[in-house]
Amino acid sequence: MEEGTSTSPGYCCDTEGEFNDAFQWDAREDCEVRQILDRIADKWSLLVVALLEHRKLRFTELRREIDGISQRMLTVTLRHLERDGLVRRTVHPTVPPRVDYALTPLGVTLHQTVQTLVAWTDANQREIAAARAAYDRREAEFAAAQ
Amino acid sequence: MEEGTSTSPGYCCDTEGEFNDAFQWDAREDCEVRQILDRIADKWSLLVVALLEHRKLRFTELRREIDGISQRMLTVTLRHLERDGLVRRTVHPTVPPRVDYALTPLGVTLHQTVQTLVAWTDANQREIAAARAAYDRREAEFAAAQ
DNA sequence: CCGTATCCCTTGGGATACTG
DNA sequence: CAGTATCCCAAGGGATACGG
Repeated sequence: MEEGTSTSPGYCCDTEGEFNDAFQWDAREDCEVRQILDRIADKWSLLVVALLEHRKLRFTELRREIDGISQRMLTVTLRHLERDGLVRRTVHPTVPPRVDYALTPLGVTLHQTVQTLVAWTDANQREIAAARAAYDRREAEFAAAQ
Repeated sequence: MEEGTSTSPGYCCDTEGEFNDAFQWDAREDCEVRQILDRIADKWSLLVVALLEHRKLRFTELRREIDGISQRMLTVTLRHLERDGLVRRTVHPTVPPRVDYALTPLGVTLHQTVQTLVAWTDANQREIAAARAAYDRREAEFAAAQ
C-alpha cells in the first residue's frame, strides 16, 4: 500500500505567484517533489542506483559492494526503487534462485540528474567545510566568553 | 559540535575504478556527498532555500509562509543552513529584535542545482505514479491469488 | 541464495512553555 | 519578535532468526 499514489497532485500550479520561477513548490507534505525527494534522499537509494549504473548486479553482489547495509534495508530499498519504476528486478527460476537488478531507462535519467548535484557537492565541499569550521569556531569563542 | 567537520574526506578518490564515471562515491557513512545530501534532503531545508531565492525574509515571515513548520524546526533548519554557509543571518540590534535571512552566493548556486532535480521530478512524476500504480496492482493481484 | 519476520534502539521532529 | 528548553511520539533502520 504505502500511499503516494492516490493523493492529490501536490505540485504547485503557479496561481498568481509573485515570482515566476520556472519551478516552485508548495509546503504541503504530500507534494510530489517531496515524495520523490524522500526516495532519492534516503540512506541507501542513491548508492544502489550508482552501483547499477553500468551493470546488472545480484542481490548478494549489491550487499557486498555497499558497505554496512543490512539485508533488510537492501530489500526495502530495492522494493521502493522497483515500485517507482527506477529499477527492474529479474528472477531466474533456477535453484538456487538467482535474482538480478538493473536500472530502467527512467532510472538512468535519474542517475544523470543526480550527478549534477553530486558535482555541486564535489565542487563546493571545501567551501562548506570552511563555513562549518568558521561557524563552529565563532560558536566556541562565544561559549568561552560566557 | 555536531561533527561533519573533522572526519576523513570520505569522497571516493577513483583508485583503480573499473568504470571511469565522472563521479563515483563510496559507501562510507561519513561520505561528503551524504553529509550534504542529508542536509538538502531533510524535511524543510529546500523549502527555506526556495522561499529565500529572491528575497530576504524575517523569522516570522518564513514561519508564516511554510505551512506546518514548528518554531523549533525552523530554528534548527536555519542554523544548519547558516552553518553550511548557505544562508546568512542578520541581526538588527533594535527593540523589538529584527532578524532576517538571505541566501549566500553559495546558497544561490545550490538552489539552481536543485532545480534540475525538481525539473526531473516534474517531468517524470506521471511515469513514476504510473509505475507505482502498476506495481501496487500486481501486488494486489498476487495477494488475491493466495 | 534471496529473501521475510521480529525485536529494539536511535533519530527526526511536533507541542508546549518559557525568556531577552 | 525571535528565539531556548523540555518532553514525547513515530518513523527509520540495525541485528538476529527463520523460511522457500
